[in-house]
Amino acid sequence: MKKDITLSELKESEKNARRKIIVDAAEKEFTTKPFKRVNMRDIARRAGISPALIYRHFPDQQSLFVEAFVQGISEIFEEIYRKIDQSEDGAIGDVIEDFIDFFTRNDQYFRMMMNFFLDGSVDHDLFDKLNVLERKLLDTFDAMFRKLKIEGNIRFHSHTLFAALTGIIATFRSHPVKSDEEILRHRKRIAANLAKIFAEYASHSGA
Amino acid sequence: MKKDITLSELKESEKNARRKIIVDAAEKEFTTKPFKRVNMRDIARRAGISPALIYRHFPDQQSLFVEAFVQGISEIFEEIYRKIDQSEDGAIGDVIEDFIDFFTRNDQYFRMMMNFFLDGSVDHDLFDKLNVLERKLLDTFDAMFRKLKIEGNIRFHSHTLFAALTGIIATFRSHPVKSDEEILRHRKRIAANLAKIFAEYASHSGA
DNA sequence: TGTACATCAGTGAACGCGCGTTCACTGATGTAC
DNA sequence: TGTACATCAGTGAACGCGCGTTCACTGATGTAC
Repeated sequence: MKKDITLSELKESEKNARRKIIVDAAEKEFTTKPFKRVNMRDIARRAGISPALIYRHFPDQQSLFVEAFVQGISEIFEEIYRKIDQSEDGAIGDVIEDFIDFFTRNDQYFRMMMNFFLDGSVDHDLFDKLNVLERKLLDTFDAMFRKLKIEGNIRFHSHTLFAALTGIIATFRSHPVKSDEEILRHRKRIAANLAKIFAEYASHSGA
Repeated sequence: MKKDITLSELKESEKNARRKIIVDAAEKEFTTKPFKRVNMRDIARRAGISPALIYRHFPDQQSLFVEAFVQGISEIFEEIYRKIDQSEDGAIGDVIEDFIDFFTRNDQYFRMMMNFFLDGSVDHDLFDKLNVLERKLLDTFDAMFRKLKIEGNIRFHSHTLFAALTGIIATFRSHPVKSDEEILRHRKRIAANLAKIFAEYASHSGA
C-alpha cells in the first residue's frame, strides 16, 4: 500500500514537472512578444514538445494563459511587497518610486493585466487571484498611510494611490520620439509630484 | 470651366458622403461590441454595402479604424472641454466628476484608446491626433490649476491629474459582483478623494 | 520467462473557423465622334 | 441620334493566412496470467 502511494506520488510529481515546463515556456513567450502574438505553436516549440501535448495538461489556451500569467504576476507582486516592507516607515516617495520601477521593468505583465481587465472577459478564477494580489498591495499602502497619520478614509487613499500609479504607467508610454529612459524619467517626475501632494496633505491633516 | 469645377466638386462631395457612411457604420460597430470583435463584414452590413466596397475608400482596415476612432473620440473630448469650461472657476471637484462621467458613459472609447496605446503599434497619424486632443485637455486642467493658484509646476499637476483619472477609469471596472452603478459610485468616491487631496494641497500652498 | 493487453506520453498532420483582402465580373452613366 | 468605348460604384465569392484544437497513430512501459 505504502509503495503504491509513493509510486503514484512520483508519477504525479513527474506530471507536474512536465506541466511546469509548459507553463514556464508560456511565461517566457509572454515576456518576449506582445500578448496578441503569443500562440500555442510557439509555446510548444519553446517547451520542446508538440502542440498537441499541451492539451494533455490544459483543457484550452485560456487555462494555460491564466496559470502562466498568475505565476508571473505573483512573483512581481511578491517583489513589490518585499521592497515596500524594506523601505523606511511611511516613506511614500520611495514606495511610489518602487512601484513605478517594477511595473516599468515588467511592462509586459502590466499590459497583460490591463488587457484582461479591459477585455472584460476575465475568467472568474483569474479574477479572484488578481484580487487577492491587489488587496494585499492595498493593505501595504494602508499600513504606509497609517504611519503617516493621514486624515480621512485610509482605504480610499490606498485606492486613490493605486489608481494614480496605474494611470501613470498606462498613460506615459512608448512614444515615437522619446526614449525608454525619458519615459521612465517622466513617470518618476509625475509620480514624485503625486507623492508630494499626498505627503503635504498628510502633514497638514496630521498636524 | 466653372461648371466643370462644380461638377467635380459635386462628385467629390458625393464620394465623401459615401465615405462618411462607412466611417459612421464603423463607429457604431465600435460602440456595439468589444474592439476585438469589430470586423469588416459587419461594418459593411451595417453600412448596407459589400465588404469589397470599403476598400475603394480605405486602403486597409487600420485606416478606417483610425478615422472612425478619431471622429468618435474627438466628439467626446469636445464635450468634455465644453463641460469643463462651463463649470465654476477652479471647481476641481466638478471637473473631475465630469471627466469620470464622460469616460464611464463612453467606456468603449476609453478601452479603445487604452488598446491602441498598450499595443504599442499606434499608427503615427493617429498618435499625433490623439496627442492634440490630450494636450488640449491638459491645457484645460492647467487653466483650472492656475485659478486655484496652486504651488509648483502647473503642467506636472495636470499630468498627475490626467494620469490619476485615467487610472481610476482603468482600475475600477466591470466586476462579477458589482453593478454598473456601484462601479460608477466607487469611481466617483475615489475621484472625490483625489479632488480633496488636490484642493487641500492647493489651499495650503496658495495661502 | 513469455505473451497478450492496457495505459499513457507524445507526435505531425489535418480540420475548421474567423476574417482581412482580392478577384472577376456587372451595370449604370458619361463622352467622343 | 446612334454607336463604341471609358469610367467607376458596386458585388458575392473566393483566396490565403493565422491559429486553436483534434485526429489517428506510434512506441515505451507496466501488468495479468
